[in-house]
Amino acid sequence: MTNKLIVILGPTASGKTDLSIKLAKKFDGEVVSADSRQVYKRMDIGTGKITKKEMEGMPHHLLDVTSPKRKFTVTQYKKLALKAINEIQKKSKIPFLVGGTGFYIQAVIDGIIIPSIKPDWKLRKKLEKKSIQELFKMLKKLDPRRAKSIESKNKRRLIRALEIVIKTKKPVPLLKKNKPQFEVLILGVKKDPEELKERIRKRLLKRLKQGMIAEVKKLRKSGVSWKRLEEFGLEYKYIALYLQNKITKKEMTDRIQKESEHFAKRQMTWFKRDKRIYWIKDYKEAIKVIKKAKPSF
RNA sequence: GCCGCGGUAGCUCAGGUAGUUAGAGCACAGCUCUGAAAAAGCUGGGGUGGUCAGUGCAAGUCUGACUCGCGGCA
Repeated sequence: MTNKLIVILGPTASGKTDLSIKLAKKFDGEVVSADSRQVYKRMDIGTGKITKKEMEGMPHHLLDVTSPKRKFTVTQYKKLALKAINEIQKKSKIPFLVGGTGFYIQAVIDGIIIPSIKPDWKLRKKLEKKSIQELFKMLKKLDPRRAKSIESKNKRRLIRALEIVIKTKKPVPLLKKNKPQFEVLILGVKKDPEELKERIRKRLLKRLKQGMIAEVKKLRKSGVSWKRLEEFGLEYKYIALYLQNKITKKEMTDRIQKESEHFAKRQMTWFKRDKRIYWIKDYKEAIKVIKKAKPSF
């Protein structure tokens, strides 16, 4: 039993999936997806989920674990991912944590401890009615420490903080992390911005050809609400708006392109802070880095 | 050729009766991240106001000429 773990992260359309297959094969590994949208069943084309064929026999975990009608959260992800990683390691194989959802990756590799108060949608709805200023005032009174660090204009975060304070009758605990439980190597796939945009463009065309719009139609038919589809963002959001005749087809593709570019930038902003990441361009560089940084792998 | 409308930030446009450092949305740049994270938010840089002249203490705002674009009539 080892505690080795290789993480492959990077912005959308950077080529993580391809790389992960090659590396998993080479190092006798299994893939654990770290993608907040690929956890949903029947969301395949729009999320760029790897196909059975593309897996080339390499086992994949944390794909299709829940219904798009249900809400899935980091905490659930963390639990399932840790379990999968553990099982892979038990077989003396190397788990490859692959994806672009920084928050999920952080939860797993740094073991951040998230307050164990589950979302109370009734309470949230009630708080939703209040103004941002009112909510901030409330938090300031109930938990001055959290009020100091929180973004005072972010309603969603304010409500979550209040949810914890109200239910536990205690301040939001300081962010804690578990002791590192993995010997981790983090690879970041980097592409220059122009190339990334081009990759997003090509990918979008390909997905449309593959029937991405029909996929969204099907989801709607199976009972996923428009609101929910819009919540998923990017392709799902703008295709849903198009199908409701709220935007034209051209607006739809333009928005998906732009929003994907923005998303990629946001992802990079998140990743940039983590100095443990080895930034690489391709498979060759990845191999070099692994040999040098973690010869034992 | 005549009539009308318009020319303000990279784009689309706001800017009663002329009066402090000209605004918004989008775009662009940077950032945040404690059970929604493809989510939810924050900060910032940008404009010789089509050109020239005139009237005012003061002109994006009024007047004239010119110029470019759009629509209509001939």
